[in-house]
Amino acid sequence: MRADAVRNREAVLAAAGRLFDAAADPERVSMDDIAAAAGVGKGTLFRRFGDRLGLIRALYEQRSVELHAALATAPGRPAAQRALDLLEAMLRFKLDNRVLALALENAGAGSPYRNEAYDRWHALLTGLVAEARGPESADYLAHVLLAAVRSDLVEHLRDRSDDRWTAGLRLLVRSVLSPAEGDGTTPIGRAGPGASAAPTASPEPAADRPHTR
Amino acid sequence: MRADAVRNREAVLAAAGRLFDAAADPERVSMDDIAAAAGVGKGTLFRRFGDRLGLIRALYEQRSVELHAALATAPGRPAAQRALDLLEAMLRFKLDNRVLALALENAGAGSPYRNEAYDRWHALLTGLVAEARGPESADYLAHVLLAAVRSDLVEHLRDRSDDRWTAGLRLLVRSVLSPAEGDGTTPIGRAGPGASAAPTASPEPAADRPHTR
DNA sequence: TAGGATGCGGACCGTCGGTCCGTTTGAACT
DNA sequence: AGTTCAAACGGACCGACGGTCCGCATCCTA
Repeated sequence: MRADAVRNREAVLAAAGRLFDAAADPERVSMDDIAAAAGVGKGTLFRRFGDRLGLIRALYEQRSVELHAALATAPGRPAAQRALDLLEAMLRFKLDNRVLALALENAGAGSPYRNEAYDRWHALLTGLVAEARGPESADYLAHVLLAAVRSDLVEHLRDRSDDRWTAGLRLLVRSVLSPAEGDGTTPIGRAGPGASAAPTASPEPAADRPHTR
Repeated sequence: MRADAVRNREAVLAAAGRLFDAAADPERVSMDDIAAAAGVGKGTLFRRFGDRLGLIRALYEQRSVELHAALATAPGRPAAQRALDLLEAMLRFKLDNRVLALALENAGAGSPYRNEAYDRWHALLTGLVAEARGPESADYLAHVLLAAVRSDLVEHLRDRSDDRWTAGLRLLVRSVLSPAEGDGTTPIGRAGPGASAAPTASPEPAADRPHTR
């Protein structure tokens, strides 16, 4: 890569980072804005990053180095603890990089799920869920745990105190990552043994009639 | 409202419905498309519905009548069961109205949460969560449950069998809506003393301290 | 230092959501 | 029926955006 190309790449990433940090809404940061702020032609942006999503992804990768550290703290700890660490790290990242994270989740052709990074986190979490509570529906539960720290939800609950966030996350992870009880066909109402507040079962499944598709 | 206005309103909703049902991606249905398909000027669209979001909302309201039925099935059943019913109804709705649901969740100024309908569901679910497991973090857990059936997640897992969906949802609701155990301060890894499966209960109210805002 | 490849910039394009305004139409009143 | 006017209509128009194109400048190699 030519020297000026490297220089410009840096300039663009820096400018984009600044603009996203300052913006209230990712959609208010246009490619023209970024080009102008970087002191670079628009063509250069697209030549280097392909399209808007490419630029956002590059910026995300650059900033998420710290996030990957959470992955490294692996060894002997219980799966549930590791899952909680991971989710808390993601939460913190999304609080610190609000607009960028929002941009990434919205920019992908409509879906946050068409994203290599997501797949990595999801695979990791799926493993932890399976380890903690068994393989049944582990992948779906992993999706749900990740959805619990989706950018726009974080944004929606932004003014919450850290304590409240941590408490909610902790409760969630503890609930979901407790080993499965029962056989999956028991009506939901009954919780574990000794649950006093649990409503006594009043069957009526009515749940799974095959719905139209 | 004038007669022609009524007629046109219907025509627009019908056309929009058809177009969204046929489209693969909500963004591929433009306001011009809808106006043309309805045999109506563009100005009419905007005069009647304000903006794109308004039109989508109107269409959503029209189609979600059935959904509200799920709300009516209230009385004596356990909270967890009612929550599951609600989530399954939402899932079914989003499978049947894929593109429209996606449109609604994306169209809101960036956020699916800036939406009156969402608030209603969330309030209802929060109540159920509190009833089933206590008030602690109930509102956050309700958000998470709703996130478990978000349109784009549903879209991502679209090819799943109905059985798998139901199983996952059931497991999730059962986990999250079991009465709270533990005291919320114990590190997750350690379940109760010697508890390998179900942690022993140990209340701890301490639920809703006034959080910072 | 000459040549070719790489990169650059910004005018340009198609599309989209939304606005404007001259024209038409429905209906209330005589 | 005729008069009147608020309401509604429609489509040309606008500004903004993401993305493309291509003549020109810049860097690297021999």
